[in-house]
Amino acid sequence: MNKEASNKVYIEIVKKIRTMIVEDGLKIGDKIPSERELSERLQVGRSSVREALRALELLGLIETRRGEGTFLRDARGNQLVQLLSTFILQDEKAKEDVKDTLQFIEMDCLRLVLQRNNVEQIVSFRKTLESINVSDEEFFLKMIELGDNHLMYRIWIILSNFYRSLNFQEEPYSKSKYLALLDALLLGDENVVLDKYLQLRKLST
Amino acid sequence: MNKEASNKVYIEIVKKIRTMIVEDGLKIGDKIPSERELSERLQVGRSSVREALRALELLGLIETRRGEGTFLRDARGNQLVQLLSTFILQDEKAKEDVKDTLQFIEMDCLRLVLQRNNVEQIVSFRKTLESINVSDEEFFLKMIELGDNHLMYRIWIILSNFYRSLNFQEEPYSKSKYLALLDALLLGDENVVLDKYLQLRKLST
DNA sequence: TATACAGCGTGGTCAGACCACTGTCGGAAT
DNA sequence: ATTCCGACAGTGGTCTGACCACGCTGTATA
Repeated sequence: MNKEASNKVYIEIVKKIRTMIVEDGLKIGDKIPSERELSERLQVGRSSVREALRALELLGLIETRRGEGTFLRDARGNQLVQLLSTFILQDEKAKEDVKDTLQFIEMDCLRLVLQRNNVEQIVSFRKTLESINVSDEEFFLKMIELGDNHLMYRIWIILSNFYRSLNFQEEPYSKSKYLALLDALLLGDENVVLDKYLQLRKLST
Repeated sequence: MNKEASNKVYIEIVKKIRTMIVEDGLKIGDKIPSERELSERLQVGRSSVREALRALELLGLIETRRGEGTFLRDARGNQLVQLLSTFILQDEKAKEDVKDTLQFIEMDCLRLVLQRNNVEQIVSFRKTLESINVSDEEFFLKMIELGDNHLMYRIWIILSNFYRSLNFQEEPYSKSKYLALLDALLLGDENVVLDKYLQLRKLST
């Protein structure tokens, strides 16, 4: 009982791998030790190491390449999304939930942008948008960056990948509505911002 | 190239397990076949089966009990939460993000409740709340139920577990503010609802 | 009848083997 | 000297068999 962490070797391995990553200052894209080396360094069987790695892989935190090695990954949409989408989304209601939730999250992001009130960057981004085209994904990634909330970022990434994997109809691209949304953000009125968002998403006139 | 799913046996196993669950109509708490039986039925090595199961376990979708078996799990806060919290939440800013995001989600849930406008259930719940005490968690679980969005439910579960694991100060329990929030919901004015929520969370006077 | 024990099935772990794939390094051909 | 190609070492992917620890259950015993 003294050792709370007695059970689940592979969980311990996951923690040690994390410690290793932090201590060695490994960054995204870096290679982590091979399975055999980890097995030796941690004094556990290779199969246990693999169980830990497979779990991390499914979470999207690492990426394994046969013949090359295992690498830290820029955790975004991944196996987890695919998996959850098949496990969770088994009916049409669930799909609607994804759509609704994604839109709630996007509106929350816009509220965050309003809170931060980083006028300069919004103006800068507006100029960029005038000169070149950006995809819907790029637009909201920018919004989330302006909102400066990493957790919200991760949630949005997952949900938007969910959404795309569900094959809803893809709305046509309309730059003017994005510009209008940015203008509303500069105005600073939440209701106007949300109204512009809903227009963008074709949810109101 | 015809077989897209060629690589990653353990991913295939995960999918097959899911199929098995659906076809056999297994429910939460039910036992799934043993590792050895799965190994035989799917014609793969037991270690591959284990890799798939460990991944599912880390996701919180199953629960393994030594000497008993493997069971479908009521997927709520779990290893995934613990793990992500150590992987992601490495600075104070991240903790603030959790707090902010959780509150955004909760407000979104309240907006959903407003949309559904299920007056009867709100009134019913209000009477319950008058007679007995409910925890903050129970209160918002009810709100999410009224919002009727399972995905939002899952997100909230994860975030609230995150939040609790971060050891923020626990605000005192104040039943009157919960009642006021319910009354606002019955009124149907979003601004009033959100105002009451912020009072509940001590974010405004 | 009530208790204790042995056996069986389960997950947990390890070691070793083999395969497929990748990058490299040196030798051979040009 | 340069280019090309094949052997080789390292890596992940998978399978097998073995043993342990634990929980349950049925039976034999007190």
